[in-house]
Amino acid sequence: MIRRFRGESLHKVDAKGRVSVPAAFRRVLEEGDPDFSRGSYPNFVIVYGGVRSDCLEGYTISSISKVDKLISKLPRFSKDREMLERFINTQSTYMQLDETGRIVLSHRLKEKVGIGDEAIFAGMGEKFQIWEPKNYQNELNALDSSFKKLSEDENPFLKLDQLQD
Amino acid sequence: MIRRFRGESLHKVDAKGRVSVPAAFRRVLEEGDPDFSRGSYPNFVIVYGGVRSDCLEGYTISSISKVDKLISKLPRFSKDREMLERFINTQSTYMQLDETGRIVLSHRLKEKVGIGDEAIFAGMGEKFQIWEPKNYQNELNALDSSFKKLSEDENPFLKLDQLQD
DNA sequence: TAGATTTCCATGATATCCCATAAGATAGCA
DNA sequence: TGCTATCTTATGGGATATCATGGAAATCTA
Repeated sequence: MIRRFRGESLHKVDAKGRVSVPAAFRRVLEEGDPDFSRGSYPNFVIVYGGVRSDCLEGYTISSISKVDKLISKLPRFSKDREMLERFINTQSTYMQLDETGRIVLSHRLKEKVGIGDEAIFAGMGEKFQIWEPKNYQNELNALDSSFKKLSEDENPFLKLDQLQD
Repeated sequence: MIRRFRGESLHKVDAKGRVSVPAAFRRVLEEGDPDFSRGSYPNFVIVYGGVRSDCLEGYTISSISKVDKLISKLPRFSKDREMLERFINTQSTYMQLDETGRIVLSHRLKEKVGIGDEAIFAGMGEKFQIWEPKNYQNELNALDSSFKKLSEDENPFLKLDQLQD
């Protein structure tokens, strides 16, 4: 089984910016880091730019490579490619879990998404997100209400079955 | 034969949140976990968000993977994909049966659907549901009365055979 | 050398593992 | 057909490991 990021949880951010990454996510990060071996600590990537400017997004090494590969397919020097490279390569950073399964969020990163002394981790399959709790709640509410407004044939759950190959 | 989740049963939830999963369901979970082998204990997924917010829904690994695969076909960063990931990945969690065929429902999960010291398991074919007993009874009653109100050509039993492909 | 960052240790809470038992269910057999 | 032995289930309790988190010491770095 290929493990995916699943679930959501709330964690304290201490004065130094340290946060525990949910234990379940660590397993996914380990599996997703080709250089990981027992006894070491997995590397991964946090993207803070681009589409989602209200949260941070964490990718395993192997899932960010997939994205990188897609970007490489765009014509060199194209506007699109430039933009994606800016958002996904420039505005991102490598991270490493420490011995106790924590990472440290720099002042800059916390500020970027409004994180204070708490953060919510949300699994999103191939990636996960880190949110300031209030913003996260707003996101959920917004999603909920926009879901309720959808007509039957816009419902993504129902569209799923039509994709069936 | 492909086993499906069938039947309903009531189980105690102890102080630690432990509940026995009905023995019949365990067989289905085992068959539905590609990594399962005799001597190990099957993994599966519980979804608590989205459409059904009044009960928990259990999926085998292989049936949730089907869903995951469909979601992965949607464009990364699209609104639809975001919504589905939020409801199906974020608001879900991996589970593993223990040696005695139990799982533990965290405080958060129990609270989400109002479960106290008893829970009802209900088979639903490809998935099963976990309910607080009173809520379950209400659900049954509501279903019953809305069924009675249907006209002949709305009756799903009669529509069934028309779908035949 | 002051402030920031990283490493190392400490602790309470939670989750997991291991063992135990009683009630059913099933099988075997006379 | 009735009786006993065996297995499976549902459930409980205690021991142990893991997790989330905080603080102190060591190391950078500007």
